[in-house]
Amino acid sequence: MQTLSTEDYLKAIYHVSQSSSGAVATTSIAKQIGAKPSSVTDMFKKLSDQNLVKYQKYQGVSLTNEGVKTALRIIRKHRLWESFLVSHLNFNWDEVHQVAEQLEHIQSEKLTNELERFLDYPTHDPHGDPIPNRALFMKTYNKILLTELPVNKECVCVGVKDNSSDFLRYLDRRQIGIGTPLQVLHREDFDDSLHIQAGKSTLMITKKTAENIYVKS
Amino acid sequence: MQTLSTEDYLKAIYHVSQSSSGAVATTSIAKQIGAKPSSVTDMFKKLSDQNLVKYQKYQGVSLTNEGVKTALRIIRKHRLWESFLVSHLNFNWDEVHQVAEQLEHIQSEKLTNELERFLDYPTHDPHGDPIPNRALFMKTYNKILLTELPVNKECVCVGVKDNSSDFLRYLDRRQIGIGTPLQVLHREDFDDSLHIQAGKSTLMITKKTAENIYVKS
DNA sequence: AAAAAAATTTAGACTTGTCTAAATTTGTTA
DNA sequence: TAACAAATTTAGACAAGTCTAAATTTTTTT
Ligand SMILES: [Mn+2]
Ligand SMILES: [Mn+2]
Ligand SMILES: [Mn+2]
Ligand SMILES: [Mn+2]
Repeated sequence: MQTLSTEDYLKAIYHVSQSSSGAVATTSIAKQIGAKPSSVTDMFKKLSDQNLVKYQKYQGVSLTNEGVKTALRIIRKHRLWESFLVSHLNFNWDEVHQVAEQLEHIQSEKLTNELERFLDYPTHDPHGDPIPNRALFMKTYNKILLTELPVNKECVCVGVKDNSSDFLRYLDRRQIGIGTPLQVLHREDFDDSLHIQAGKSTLMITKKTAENIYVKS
Repeated sequence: MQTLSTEDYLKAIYHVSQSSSGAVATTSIAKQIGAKPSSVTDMFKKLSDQNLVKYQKYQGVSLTNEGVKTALRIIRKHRLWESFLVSHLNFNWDEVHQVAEQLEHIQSEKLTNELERFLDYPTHDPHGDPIPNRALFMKTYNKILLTELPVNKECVCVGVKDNSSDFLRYLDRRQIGIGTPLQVLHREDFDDSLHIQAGKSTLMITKKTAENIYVKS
């Protein structure tokens, strides 16, 4: 049985390990969690004692099988709750993270599984991230960044890389969301900006925006 | 902003103060919380420093106005979540307490108020206890214990005093729940047992059972 | 390969919440 | 009312999680 804090660390280690190869460094977790590196070292030792991570001094950590499972159980709850907040409690997709960060720690298998049933077994959360099912298996599809999409190819927005409120509200204003049909009309060589068709309107977005939008064709 | 622990103490103090007059004693809270009296003394001091209780050494505590408000906010969340678990997530009324004990600490006014809206502004939880509204006002009706009901008077079960799983499941087996019409057919002088009409069936219950059932006529 | 920089760990401290054991106060009984 | 019992508080300890400052190791740069 984990504490709130160890759960957040395991989740952070999982996320960092997904977006980079090799062992997870102390400072990367310190940044993610918002703690000092010395605190992270302490926690690495505790997690190592519980066999949730493999830890070698000065060499970072990697999750054990049990560590991965524990992380995925938290992520499953986080994403189910996010889905619930958006689908039934009138939350916007930029408001859910802070609350889900708390709800993900509620301990009750029955609660999690009944919530999943109530939501009709969603496969993705409001940000397009896959929700692990009861067996902790995630359905992932081939998504690419909008920057990698060939000109004129039709596609659909299926996710975002940056989950910040700022970015999500910016997309709201541009009327881009999960499911919005997108098409690159023209790529400007000078500054890599894109002219795109988004739903029924055409607009211009910067490279920085495009590399935070996942699409599927 | 309170911690999980201080919130549980405030709630416990509120409940004990409701069911007895005068200041709340250290041991009564120790029993309720499941902690040692010395721990309770420590917490009384902390709560006193925050002006949530009035505390005099050896004389127990009483909640300040701010303390009452904080307690009611937790109770509001606890009962709303209990209602949600029963009405939408297939929980039985004897299973909700342990989970609500966790959910009551989630901090998000929007979440609480949207949950209340989603549930269509319920006034009572699955155990018949009143749910404080947004202004922390509770609608209470005149309820009496089944032991106090005159013979042959028709009434309806509106609540339970004992919230233990054992008692609630016992009531399930007897097909007595919130809303069940009840009537005392005969009071046995010898052992104070009652012959009652419960819905369509007649059955016998002990005094102990009767004094844990609230009814309204 | 040595020096400098960056990353990481250790040492020691603090907070919150808890405990046991001992001391103190209050209440009750003879 | 003096002795005893019960309730309460104090003193001192511990675990979890965090921090700062100093020491150590690794990595990068000259
Ligand atoms: Mn969290
Ligand atoms: Mn998400
Ligand atoms: Mn609680
Ligand atoms: Mn209840």
